[in-house]
Amino acid sequence: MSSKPTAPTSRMSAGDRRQLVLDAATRAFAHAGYAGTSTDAVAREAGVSQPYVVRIFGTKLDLFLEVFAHATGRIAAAFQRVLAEQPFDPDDEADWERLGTAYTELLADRDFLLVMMHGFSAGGTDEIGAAARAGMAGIFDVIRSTGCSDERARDFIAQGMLLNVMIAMRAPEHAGDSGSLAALTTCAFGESLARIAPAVAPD
Amino acid sequence: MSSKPTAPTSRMSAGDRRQLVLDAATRAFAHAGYAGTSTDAVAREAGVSQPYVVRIFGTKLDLFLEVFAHATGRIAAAFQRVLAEQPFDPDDEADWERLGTAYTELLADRDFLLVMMHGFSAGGTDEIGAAARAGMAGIFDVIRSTGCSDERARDFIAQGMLLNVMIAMRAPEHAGDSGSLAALTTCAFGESLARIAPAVAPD
DNA sequence: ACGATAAGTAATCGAGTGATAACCTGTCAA
DNA sequence: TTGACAGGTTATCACTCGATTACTTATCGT
Repeated sequence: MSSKPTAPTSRMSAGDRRQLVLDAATRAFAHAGYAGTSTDAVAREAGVSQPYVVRIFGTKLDLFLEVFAHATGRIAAAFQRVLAEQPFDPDDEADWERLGTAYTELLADRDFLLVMMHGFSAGGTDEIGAAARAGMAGIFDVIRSTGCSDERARDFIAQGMLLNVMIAMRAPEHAGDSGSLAALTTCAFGESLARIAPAVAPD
Repeated sequence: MSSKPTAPTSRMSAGDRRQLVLDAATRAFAHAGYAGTSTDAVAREAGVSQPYVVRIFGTKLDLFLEVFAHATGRIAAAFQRVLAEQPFDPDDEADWERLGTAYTELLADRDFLLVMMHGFSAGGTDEIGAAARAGMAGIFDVIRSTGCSDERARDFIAQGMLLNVMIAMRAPEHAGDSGSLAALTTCAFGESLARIAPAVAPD
């Protein structure tokens, strides 16, 4: 949880402030999930008062849904960007490697992945569950738009889910604690592990 | 959340009552996670008073840790049982199929999977994170004990994580809502989808 | 200059929350 | 039969939560 970047807290346009609170909420929810994060924690992270957070977004649930949709949207957009950059051949392993790298690059912003993960887990709450299914379906569709088989897309997403889980349980930071955890970590993250090291070190 | 099976709530030995509360806690935590579940909700599910739940387990956190450890233990044990039943050849796809089926059979007890999932997501809480890493490492070790490569074990676990996520977001119940979600669901669960249908229908 | 609108806060509320303390009561050994 | 311990509950506390209300003040068009 980084410290709030707003030192003087001057007046701000509604749109700017909204975005600032949204970013703060992403950090806060990433840390402790929907149920585990208070609107006051979001407010403190954003450097505003708690009632103001509620007023901007109406409800804690509405705020989370917006944060979650933004997170999954970013994942899908990152994939789409890679696919647009150059032609993608679903039978070329190197192309899949590129796509996987796009995902691990998002690991630098662990918060988006963590928010996504928390949204998935909180699927027991109806509205969050609906958002989660929509987000997952959207990502699946982006992958499938390469023309690959459903199974191939499924496998790719499954690897992503494992990465999410590993990140959520802070495996990279604690890989040294257990030999088998270290093996799984290096094996899951591959060469990307070094890249996320800076995001991993202090916490 | 099934209704409590204890109608008359007669006296019971400490051990029996403890187990009963533990089972109730599994159902409760499966539904809303660690932060989202109150000790009172557990108590109501178990048919006892809230202070008694606290007294048996000391702390809500201690209770969750025990529930979580039990859940991951069951997963690992289920795999181990399959491996012990008959010799396992890591190069034989049919054997992996058997192992995968062992996992989807656990889907009938969605609660264990959901608890595991929630524990992973709650890794931000230090003690839960440590338990989550230990649980994951344990499962990884069981898979690796087949003599397969780390990559093969990783892929197998990744598929499991996808199933967890799909279950958590109630994808099987809502597969009809979206074509791509249906595709991903049938593709992820395969023929096991029919088997979990009974556990899926009413909720 | 000024007044209206928009940005933001302080105060507060009612409903949970996890935990503690004090108390009650079946059951069983002697 | 009785008394003591184990299995349980009721009452309550200090606190946190999301949300509402009413208030303040910066900013900007005229």
